[in-house]
Amino acid sequence: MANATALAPFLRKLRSNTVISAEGENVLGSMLLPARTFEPHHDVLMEGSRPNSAVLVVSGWACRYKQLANGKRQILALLVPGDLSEPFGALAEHMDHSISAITPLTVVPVDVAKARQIAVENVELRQALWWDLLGSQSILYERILSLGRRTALERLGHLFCELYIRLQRVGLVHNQEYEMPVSQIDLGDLLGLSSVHVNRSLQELRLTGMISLKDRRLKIHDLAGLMDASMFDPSYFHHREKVLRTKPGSNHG
Amino acid sequence: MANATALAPFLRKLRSNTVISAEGENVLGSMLLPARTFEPHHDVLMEGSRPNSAVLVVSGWACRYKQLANGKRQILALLVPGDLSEPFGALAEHMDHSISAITPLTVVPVDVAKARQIAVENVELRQALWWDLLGSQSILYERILSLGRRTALERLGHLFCELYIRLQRVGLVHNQEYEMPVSQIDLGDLLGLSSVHVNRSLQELRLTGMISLKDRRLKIHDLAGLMDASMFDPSYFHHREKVLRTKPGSNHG
DNA sequence: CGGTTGCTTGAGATCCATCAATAGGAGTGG
DNA sequence: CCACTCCTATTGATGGATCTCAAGCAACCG
Repeated sequence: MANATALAPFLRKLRSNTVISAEGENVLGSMLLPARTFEPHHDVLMEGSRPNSAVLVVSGWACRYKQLANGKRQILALLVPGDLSEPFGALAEHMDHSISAITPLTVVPVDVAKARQIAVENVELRQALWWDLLGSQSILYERILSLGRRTALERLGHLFCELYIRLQRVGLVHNQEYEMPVSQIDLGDLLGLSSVHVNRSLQELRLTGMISLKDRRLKIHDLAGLMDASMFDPSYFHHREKVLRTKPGSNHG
Repeated sequence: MANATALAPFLRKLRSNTVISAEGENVLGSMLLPARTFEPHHDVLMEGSRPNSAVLVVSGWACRYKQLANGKRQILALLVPGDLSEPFGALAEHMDHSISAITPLTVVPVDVAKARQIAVENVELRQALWWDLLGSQSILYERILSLGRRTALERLGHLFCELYIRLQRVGLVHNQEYEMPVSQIDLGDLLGLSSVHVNRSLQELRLTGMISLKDRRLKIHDLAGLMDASMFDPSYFHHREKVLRTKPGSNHG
């Protein structure tokens, strides 16, 4: 896979907030290694292993997860196209969590030495990478807030709003609709629920008319209403300009 | 307050894993601004505000928190002496959460321009700061795991183990005992529980004999047992050497 | 076609929240 | 020193959100 296509979603995300020059684009391209692919449920990186490269998601979805001794699993974060696992090449000696593929997945490993060098030498890129890192940290904070204080229904609604924004800025939302290839089991592991309860909550959410979800495709009919119901405040993405395009006059309350 | 004392716990934490030269110590000192103090329940930084400096906790405890529209509050992270809110001076334009004092608190604001400069120019400190940042991220991951998949009892036990390690490396654990000045209400907001249930779970935990908690002072009688019961694995702190000193022969299982 | 995976539904159990009331300590002002 | 308030810890009773167990069904696949 050519560097240009591998970099496309990542660049698109960065450019949703910052200007990246053509030179910066080339510099970023120079840290990319040959692409790799993974099947669903296969690990990209395993907890305890010594990683030697970060990964940039090119296509497909992945997740970070941890597992308890009693077998319970918790997904820590979703990785969608354009997400870079370690923006500054800052790797611990041992992974403290695993990364695995949710869908068929293409990633580009990133030369961490190069990534570190870039962060030191290039002001433009350093700032863009910090914005990216701050964004993923904010998402972690919101996940904590959801797990601790939101109901099942609110957690689902909030997640769908979050993904709406994240996917829109890499061009994966069309007509208020996007691919949502996460199984109900994985949704449970992400939101701290059982898959049974995810199932029932999804039905309830569909009944409100705010969303449709069928064949792993999600359509949001009333974004403003969904944001309201799940107490979603998009400001945590730290976008300078409005990425969000809310239909005026949508009914909610 | 002199820079030397202000820096002491932070340096002690960094040195629990890395060598920091005398010169590095001076460089770190150069980013410190005059100390400020806060009373319990008062905000150090408020969500939505434009921060102009990071803060380093010198004495007392603080927390990051978010609040939902319906009034529910979630503590995202505890900040104890030696914790630096933004190790690289990477501040968003607006705070996406608040920071407030739990106890009487002394913090030293950090000149973010200096912090950024240090991170670019000084290899030794850059690496130490990355280790620190990775550590706080790991703690976030564990918090997510607790909130999503651990029971109330396990969450409490895990928290006490985590604090044991964090406080030990800044010298605040003596004789298996440390100050735990977090009210049961705040423990609830931290662990995603009601304060009533925190109260009952604490009683249950005391009944096991593994801990005592009285007058905001926690004593751990059986660290190995507590780690076991709460599925605590200290490797997520990424320490090169064992910070942990477990009494051999303690009974658990 | 048998096996696997994911979705759906029902019934019952459990963990935890909520509501409500009491009590103690710390601070404040008279 | 007392009255008052505020905050926190504690306890009881009740209800609810969510889990677990169990079963059936559809889709996919070698």
